[in-house]
Amino acid sequence: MPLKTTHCNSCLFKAICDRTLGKEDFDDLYRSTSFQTFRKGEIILRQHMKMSNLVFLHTGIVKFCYNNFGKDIILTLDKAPTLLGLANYLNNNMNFFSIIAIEDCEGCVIDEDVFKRILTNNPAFALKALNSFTNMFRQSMQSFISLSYNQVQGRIANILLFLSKHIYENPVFRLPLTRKEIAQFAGCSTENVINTLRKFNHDGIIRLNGKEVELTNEEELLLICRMG
Amino acid sequence: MPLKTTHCNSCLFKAICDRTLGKEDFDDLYRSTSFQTFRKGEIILRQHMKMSNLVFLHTGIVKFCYNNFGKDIILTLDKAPTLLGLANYLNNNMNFFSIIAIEDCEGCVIDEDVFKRILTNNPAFALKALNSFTNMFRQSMQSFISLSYNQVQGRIANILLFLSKHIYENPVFRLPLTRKEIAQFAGCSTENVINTLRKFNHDGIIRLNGKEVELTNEEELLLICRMG
DNA sequence: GCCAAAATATGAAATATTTCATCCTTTTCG
DNA sequence: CGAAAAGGATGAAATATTTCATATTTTGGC
Repeated sequence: MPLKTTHCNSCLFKAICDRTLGKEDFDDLYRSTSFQTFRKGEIILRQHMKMSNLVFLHTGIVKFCYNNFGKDIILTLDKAPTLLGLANYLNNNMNFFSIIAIEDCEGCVIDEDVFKRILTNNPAFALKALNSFTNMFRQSMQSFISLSYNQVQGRIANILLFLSKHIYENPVFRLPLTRKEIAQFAGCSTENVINTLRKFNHDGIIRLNGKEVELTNEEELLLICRMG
Repeated sequence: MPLKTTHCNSCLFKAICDRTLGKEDFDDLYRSTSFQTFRKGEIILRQHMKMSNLVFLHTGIVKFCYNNFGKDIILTLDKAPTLLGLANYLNNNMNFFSIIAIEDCEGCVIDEDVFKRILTNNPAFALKALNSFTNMFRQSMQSFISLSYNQVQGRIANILLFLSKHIYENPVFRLPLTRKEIAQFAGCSTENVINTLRKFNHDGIIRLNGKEVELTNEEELLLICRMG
């Protein structure tokens, strides 16, 4: 499997492991992983499935989705490099949300038993892994707070800033979500997203062309986040 | 400190520790704890404060509050027995929300350094502690989903069912929150809470008298949760 | 028991949001 | 390539929600 070997030399997950895991533990982990690619739209971990894997994502962006009676909600987004599946793992191995690729992704699938063995024997590694979980939790809380606090334009401003700051680290980017997905993220109707984005564009707060966005007035966006 | 000694013999936290901690570790923890009472409304852990304690709550109910520019949001509620402060602890010791007593509470305050030492040296204990964190996370997710999904009456139905199932384990209970606090939990105006509760009462779904509530038609409440 | 403050209640007007019907544009796929 | 599907856009009507003004009731402290 040449891809895996090539990647492993420069793998961030390996770097983390190197600092906290002994050679024996890492070799154990290494033998149990398999390099995989996921197409845009593919489900990496499926809600309500008993799972036996974690995935260390090397490249790409994913969405955390919760499905309730046929309707989808986006909890948050995450990008590589990141460890996927820890929250589900801690929830008695039952996935409470799905993780879905929103662009083509590459990652290493890690066997759950091996992961558990290392986690149990290696507190330093466990704390490291937990940090990743805490970050996801904090980010989800931010969305939660925005939902409970703001009206729709505040939530959409929040999402734009989130994409700019946390995902692309650039005021100019291409929206990785459709208007419908933004609506699932903001907890509102698709039409409301379309109108609000066009309003922002009209007011000169953003420059919008299809999926291409530029945040031209971040202060104003921040203000909208705070005020409503 | 006679209270502490009395309690310690029957303490659930001790029971958990006994199964996962050696005597030496537990004695360490024991010496560092102090038994405290918290009045209704008292802040047990304060948002944005650097914290150096966790609290094992013996009796009482608390709210998890996030304050944003003077406005409060309730993330979830929890009741004794439970370990408070783990999420904050994992967030680089910075409290990202406050934990406030909504009725008189008793708990043991645990020194953070001692806790950390044990957590690091004892993976089985760490996993146990994590479970508590995961439950809090899952509950917060439920609120999040309800917010993003439902309209106000769905969210209030959700809160009523949450109180009945998870806090009181009884269809009859006394509301521990004011209408204003329910509004902070449901992400809506106080008036909307009042009107919605009265509507539920009028429709015979609940029986309401001041703060006394009886859920007389849980199926209908569940339906409202699902449908919006 | 009394007072002040907080909580609860009520309705009307203003605002926000969804729903629905319709149309245009882009993407996907045989 | 061309048809079908998906995404995006638009405006009007229906609905949900907040805001505000005001009144009543309950609670906590003295």
